[in-house]
Amino acid sequence: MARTLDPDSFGFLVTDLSRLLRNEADQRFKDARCDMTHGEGRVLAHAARAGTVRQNVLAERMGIEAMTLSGLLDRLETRGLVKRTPDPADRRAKLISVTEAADALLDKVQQVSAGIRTDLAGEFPDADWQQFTIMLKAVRDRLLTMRADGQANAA
Amino acid sequence: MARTLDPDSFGFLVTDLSRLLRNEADQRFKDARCDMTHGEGRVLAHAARAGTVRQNVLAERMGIEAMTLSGLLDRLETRGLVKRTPDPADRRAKLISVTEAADALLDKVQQVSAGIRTDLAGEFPDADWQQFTIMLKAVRDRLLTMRADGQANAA
DNA sequence: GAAGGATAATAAGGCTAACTTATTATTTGC
DNA sequence: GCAAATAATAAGTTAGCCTTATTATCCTTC
Repeated sequence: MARTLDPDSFGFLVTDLSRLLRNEADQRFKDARCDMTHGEGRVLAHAARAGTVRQNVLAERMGIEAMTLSGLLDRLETRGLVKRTPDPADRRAKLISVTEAADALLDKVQQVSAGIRTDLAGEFPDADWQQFTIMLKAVRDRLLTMRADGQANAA
Repeated sequence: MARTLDPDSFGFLVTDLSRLLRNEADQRFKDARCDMTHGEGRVLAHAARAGTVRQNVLAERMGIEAMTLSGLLDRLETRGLVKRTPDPADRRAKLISVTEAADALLDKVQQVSAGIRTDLAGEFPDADWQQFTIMLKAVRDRLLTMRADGQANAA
């Protein structure tokens, strides 16, 4: 039985959610004249929180490859939102920091995403939503661990 | 006041989760010699469940554009996993059905995704996981509704 | 019963985000 | 002091999504 794959199974749900959310965010960012892609926003958010980090550390923390980050940083740097400075402790390495020019943008992004979150969360009891985000975080962290383990084994 | 964007906020969590899950799935699919991308798998899953559907209905149900679906179906049809037949009731339309050749693949996909689900869910109490997937579904459906409403208003 | 607008599929083309592999400069460990 | 590891990046690929425009066919309304 069940030789049909359930399109409501976990994996599909997550990708569905991600795509729909991305569309919704695209629309609202456009409406808010906020010129920023998801990848860029994610980098900016992580970098802002980190203060000053090496690229490789940032990439690992974000769970993406160094090269992917490098490309995203190129765009942000061109727009003056991020600065690359040589790491005095290691001449191969560069330190990333967010510039003040990014402040306004960060604010806007925050407003838009808070708006979406409110619209979505409003449908549900507070406790449910809170539990939901806790689980999201836990599952993500579990996957990050699996990823790190896999790479360690492969090496 | 919080001029830094939280990388653990809802939107980022979802995209993180999606990307990490995709990576994990890619790896396991490769290991299982299962030649199938996520988009293709998703189409197959939805089509298999639907039985025989018009493309436009399938696209709407999946929450993607008609053109996106058309491209994915091209690949699946070339591999003989899916059939397009003219709809007798409307000569513009085509009916999609999954062929028997897809059975084995569907099985494999199901096994792999069940494996991932087990590995992830194993970390958490049953009730928590169950509640989690319920919320995932609810939030996705909410986004689908928002999307549909938005398109209706735009028209 | 024809005209005009909607709808189904798709061709064409663009973008983002991710990947891999290979290169260069540098550091570190032996 | 040399070999192996590491940091960033250049180059090139892929998937998945989008939009716009085209063609064929329906449907409605007068």
